[in-house]
Amino acid sequence: MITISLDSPVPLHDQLVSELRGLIALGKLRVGDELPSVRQLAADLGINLNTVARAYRELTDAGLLASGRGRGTVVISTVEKTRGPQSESRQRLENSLASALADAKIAGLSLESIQAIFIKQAELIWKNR
Amino acid sequence: MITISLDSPVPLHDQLVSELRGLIALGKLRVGDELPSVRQLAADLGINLNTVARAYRELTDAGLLASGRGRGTVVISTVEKTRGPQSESRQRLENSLASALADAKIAGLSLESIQAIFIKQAELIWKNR
DNA sequence: TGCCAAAGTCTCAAAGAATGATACATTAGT
DNA sequence: ACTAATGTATCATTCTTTGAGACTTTGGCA
Repeated sequence: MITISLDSPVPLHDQLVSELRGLIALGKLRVGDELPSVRQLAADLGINLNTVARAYRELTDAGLLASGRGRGTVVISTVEKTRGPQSESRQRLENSLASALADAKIAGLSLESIQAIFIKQAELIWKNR
Repeated sequence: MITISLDSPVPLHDQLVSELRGLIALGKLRVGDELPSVRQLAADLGINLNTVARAYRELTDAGLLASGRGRGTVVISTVEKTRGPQSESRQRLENSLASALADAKIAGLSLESIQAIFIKQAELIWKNR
């Protein structure tokens, strides 16, 4: 269900955070769902337990998960605790979209194919439930 | 013209590469344009010359720039030397879009506002020339 | 022609981040 | 009560990034 790449330049815990946010956004993880234990997921992925723990903690700080010793980790929200004015979220989205689009254009993709990919991904995320 | 953030988690040279790709995609940097020297740009941004040199080298490897001792650095292409089958570019775009959209949804943005931002950014990049 | 200033490149050191190994603390169940 | 399973904390190690400085090449100009 979760895949990470050991030779990516992006840190493992960041990859994990992205994957988990993706699963939440897609509705594959719902409020109340239990996540695998840090040891279990670390073993599955072949990485260290601390790396998983760090990802869980970051999402806990964001208000999406709740963790407790002996109790495990659970999804408690699908909407992030706001970390500033909403314009910041907009700004970050503009930046990541601008960066992704610049990469795509330089890679030689046409505007049409890029729009198609955008629509596909947006539907995947907003369709469910 | 170029701005970077010292307290961002993303490395300075990566920020620089993104900024420069953005300028190329936007048409603000055209084939034949000279870039500032590594010392000049480093001084402007208040960072080390090696960091700028690394960004230039990465874009040189990608086929967008050409550098030479004593000669400076020039834009030689606006389309990247392909680093694999085109499906890889598609795949990377899908991933970054999926990640950006997941973040946006979790941040509480509506689908409509996200579409608006996408269209705005896409027009900025594809409008010119 | 020779020199020099300016350009990119290279080498090495320092600082910081990511990852791992291991021990600790808490909970729930038996 | 005990135990197994959970998240947490601490410390060491490795890797990446960033910086400081020397080296090399180029082009212009006296």
